[in-house]
Amino acid sequence: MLTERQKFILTLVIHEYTRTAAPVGSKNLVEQYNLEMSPATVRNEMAVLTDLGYLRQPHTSAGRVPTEEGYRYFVGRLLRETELPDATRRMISHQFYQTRHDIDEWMRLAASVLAHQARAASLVTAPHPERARLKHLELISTRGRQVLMVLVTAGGGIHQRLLTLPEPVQQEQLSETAARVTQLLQGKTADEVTQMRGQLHGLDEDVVDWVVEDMNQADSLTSGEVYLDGLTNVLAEPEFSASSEARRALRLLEERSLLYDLLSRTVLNANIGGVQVLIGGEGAWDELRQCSMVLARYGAPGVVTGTLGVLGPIRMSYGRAISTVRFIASLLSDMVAESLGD
Amino acid sequence: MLTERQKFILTLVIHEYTRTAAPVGSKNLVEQYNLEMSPATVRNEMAVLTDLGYLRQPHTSAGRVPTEEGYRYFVGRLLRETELPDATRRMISHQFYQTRHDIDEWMRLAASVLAHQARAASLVTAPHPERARLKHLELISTRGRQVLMVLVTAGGGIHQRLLTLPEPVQQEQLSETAARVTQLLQGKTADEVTQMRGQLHGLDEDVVDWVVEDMNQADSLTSGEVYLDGLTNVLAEPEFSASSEARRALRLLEERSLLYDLLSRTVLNANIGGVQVLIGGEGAWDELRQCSMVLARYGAPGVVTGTLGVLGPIRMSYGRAISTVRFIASLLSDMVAESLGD
DNA sequence: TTTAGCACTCTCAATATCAGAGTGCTAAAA
DNA sequence: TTTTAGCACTCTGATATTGAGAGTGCTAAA
Repeated sequence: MLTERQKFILTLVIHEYTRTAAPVGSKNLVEQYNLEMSPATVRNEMAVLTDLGYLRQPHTSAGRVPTEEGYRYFVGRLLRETELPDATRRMISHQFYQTRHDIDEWMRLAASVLAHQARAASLVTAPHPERARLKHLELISTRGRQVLMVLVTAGGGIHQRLLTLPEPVQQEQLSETAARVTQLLQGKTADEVTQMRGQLHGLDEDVVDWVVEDMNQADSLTSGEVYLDGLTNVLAEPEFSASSEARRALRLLEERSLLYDLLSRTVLNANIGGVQVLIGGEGAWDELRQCSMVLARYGAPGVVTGTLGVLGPIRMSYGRAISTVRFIASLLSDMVAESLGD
Repeated sequence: MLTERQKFILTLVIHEYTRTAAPVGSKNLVEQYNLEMSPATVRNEMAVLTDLGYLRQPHTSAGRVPTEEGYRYFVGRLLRETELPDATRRMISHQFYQTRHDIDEWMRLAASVLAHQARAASLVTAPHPERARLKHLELISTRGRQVLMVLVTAGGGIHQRLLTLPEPVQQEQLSETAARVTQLLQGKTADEVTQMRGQLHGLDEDVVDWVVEDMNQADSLTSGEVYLDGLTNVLAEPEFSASSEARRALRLLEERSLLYDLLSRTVLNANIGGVQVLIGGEGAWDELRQCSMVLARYGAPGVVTGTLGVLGPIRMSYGRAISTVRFIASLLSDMVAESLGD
């Protein structure tokens, strides 16, 4: 158990290190923050914190740097959660409500705001149904045997696909089929639809097959866009000027399969509203050894959910990141809820 | 006018420099390529090329580095266009034809293949109608007064938007309205639609207004996604290890407004099938001073077109980049043509 | 016209030096 | 018992020095 003063000093060291990215020494700390104690006292406390594994010295006779353990303690126990300033929140909300009601646009905006506010790279995944349920189906003749199938799922997801029919079909007949199938399958999941095949035949049957295929695809986690922004923010950080570390981290964001793996293993079991903090890859992701992520889910629990978060250097400002992520997540949840109808 | 030998040496210098990223000296060149002449001869020729502005010396008594002018000469006159190996082309085609017929998926795949083949960052913009023409309109009730409007334009573009009506309307009535409006406006551009307002009233009128708004948005160049890939490829290049240069270049790709400006000023007046090469920003784009881009348009001329290309260091392999860009552009053109019906 | 020879230049890596910042310990002060 | 002043010691990072290596341009011979 740390004394109050030790907690205080740990906080200060972390704060100072986030600011300067350089090991922080006792004398410096006392001067910077006008502490009421001598550097020697600070040194003693620092020695204790070092023994406990919360700080470490890059070399004998250098200042102290927070360890990952130190950050975890800080984030878990010392960081008092703050909210974004009222003005900022209003400004951000305003931007969202000004946007056309277009999911795509929301995602982009969310990524952009996250990146700016947290001054880090940001990622946002589109809201994703727990199990896609059909809301509406449309078949649109393009030319000859080509047909564009547009599938709307509950929650507002849209999936399109170009089909080639065995023989040309009039638009009118296509519309009828679409209407019939919509009627029949509305509100059903892919699995439920699969069970009620056999009662169908001809064009309808083929269409239903395609619908199932599309909905299964929609169900798979790896579908859908990931919106990134602010990648250059993380490149600007001094610890990434060596660039090879930066590459590894950015590759994680670029390589969708890696990213999905990460998201599915961490954030999927989190609650809506809860913010998860991943410090230094938590030993599991080598690419993130130099990075931290702050992640949250948003959406309507059990219906559609998405993930969003930021990625920055370990010495990122967790306070700012967490409050931003939390706010944007709740904002997006509201937007989604509203678009579902309320 | 250069002698054949000078052209040959320029080519070799460029080749060697792309390979090693270090200034290339006469002796080294002779050894590497088993030239039938002495280093002194090569030195003399290099001196001529330097006088002509095609090579330069970073410092007295260092090897030679190609200037931008040198690259331009090379790309314009010396580079004999090659095609990707047959096997590679078949493999890539195969990947495309295996994909669901989903524009989104194609774009992603194109970006990915470009990045891999050219070993550079890639960008692909979705095909964009010269002037969007309405193909189909759908109105889908979500709940209460919320209505999802789905608008399909000729060329397969899909735009969605969430509307709030003044009062609840039944799905049935919405479908009727949608069908009516589709009937009326099919094949029309936003401008043409605007001219025929006044003949309408009630819900129809509102819907038409929204359609016009959406189609105008679709017309504006800045709409639509830009697909990026392989950003980490360019970070891996030694000239960007200093990272601040890399940041500037990547910012161009991230900041959509900058990117659109670039694309609109360069590639929009290019022909389909033509590949444009931008070397060192051509003096106009400061962010690209250290970079080159190889760009092309694809699509059906006069109907829908998109842009794609790669971004790499100035010393990228232009041969590989150009042949890849050309191939993918023609492939995407085929895909688009096919999806338009043929 | 080409090439061998040579003096000269410039970079880059390795090495040495040194001020500055920080530490831990001890002993005195509170 | 806790805090602090003092001090010897350590390590880094900036700066300067040096020397090998690579490359050049020029001249004169082939």
